[in-house]
Amino acid sequence: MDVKILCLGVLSRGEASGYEIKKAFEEGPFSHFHQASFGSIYPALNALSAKGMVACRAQAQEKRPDKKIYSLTSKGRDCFVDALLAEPDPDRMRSDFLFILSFAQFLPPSRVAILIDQRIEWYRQSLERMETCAATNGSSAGATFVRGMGIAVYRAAAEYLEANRDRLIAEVAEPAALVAE
Amino acid sequence: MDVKILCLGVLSRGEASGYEIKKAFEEGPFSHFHQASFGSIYPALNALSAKGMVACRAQAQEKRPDKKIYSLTSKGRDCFVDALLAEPDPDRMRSDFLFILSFAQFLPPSRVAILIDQRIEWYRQSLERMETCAATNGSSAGATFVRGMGIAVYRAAAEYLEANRDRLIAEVAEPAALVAE
DNA sequence: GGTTGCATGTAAATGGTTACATGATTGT
DNA sequence: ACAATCATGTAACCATTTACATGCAACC
Repeated sequence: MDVKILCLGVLSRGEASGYEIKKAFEEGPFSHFHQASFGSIYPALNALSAKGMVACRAQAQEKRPDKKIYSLTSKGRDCFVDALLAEPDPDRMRSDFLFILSFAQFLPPSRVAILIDQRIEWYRQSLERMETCAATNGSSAGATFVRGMGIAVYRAAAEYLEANRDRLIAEVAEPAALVAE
Repeated sequence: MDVKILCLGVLSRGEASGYEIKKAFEEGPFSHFHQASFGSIYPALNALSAKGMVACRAQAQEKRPDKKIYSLTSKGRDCFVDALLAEPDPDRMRSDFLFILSFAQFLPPSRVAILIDQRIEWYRQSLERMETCAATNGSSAGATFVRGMGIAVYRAAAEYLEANRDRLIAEVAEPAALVAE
């Protein structure tokens, strides 16, 4: 599942410029499970355009480059649905946070505290934004389902960190106590 | 945080061959949040060896290539701890599963059911392995903490999918019903 | 006066995967 | 007979990120 398909997905929700597609991966609903930069989006849109998957209309703007607004063609929609029917690649996550915490015994306890507190704060902020969006926005059934799953998972993660934070810090601070008793 | 640091992390838990390091990323505790292939591990070990971060000892084997067993040097350990103290890169997840499900309305309901059921099964199997490991294994405080977080998150995900599966399938099957009422 | 946001695009560098090469052993 | 496990390593290929190039407007 490459950037071209991701772009088709964003465009299936309505026409957009390359800049706006980028924002969908940066702040929007996809930001939590896919990402794409300008360097991959602009070439992808050109390729899709060449293949007739998207139509492009230039909107003139004062003192800014013309905004190129892309929209799905019917061919593009067919191709997108085909891609959705393919077997999904397995999820892949890379988390320096979890890797580092696996070795908490090599870190000063204060550092462990900071890492966990920052992460809890990040989850809290993400949850707030997602819950606001859930209350406000009339999204598709699929998008609502996925957002709900994200909320459930982030909430579990934040609660786990809050519940176990102090215990880990104590264990890292006093490794001898556990061995002795 | 590149493959070299990941290798140092595996080696901090005890000496290992390239092949065994690969297994740690395939099946072991890191498999859920980092991955690395032979094509990246073997060159990384050679580079680490050249820099004096790891020591290599060849173990002769009958009718197999010599096993090269690597172990951390004190320089390697220092370098690893330094890397752990650096600011972690933000987590990045890529999930075709969630992307596809965001567009559930484009899929036949039976396909949505299969995707969700497969995923529930995957979580159940992962949870079983992780819980067995938690009961059996005497790990470090950090590793135990991270494993516990994984269990909490996967359990929340599986429960969400079970609780909301039928509703999503119904909504995808009867989109008109929601608009009408 | 410096940063952020808008707006597009290219080229180089990165970092990694996939496939290949080799080969014996064990299980189905 | 065929696949999988053990065991190392290289090279070609890939997708994507990063940095660069350009430039105005608004905000602090």
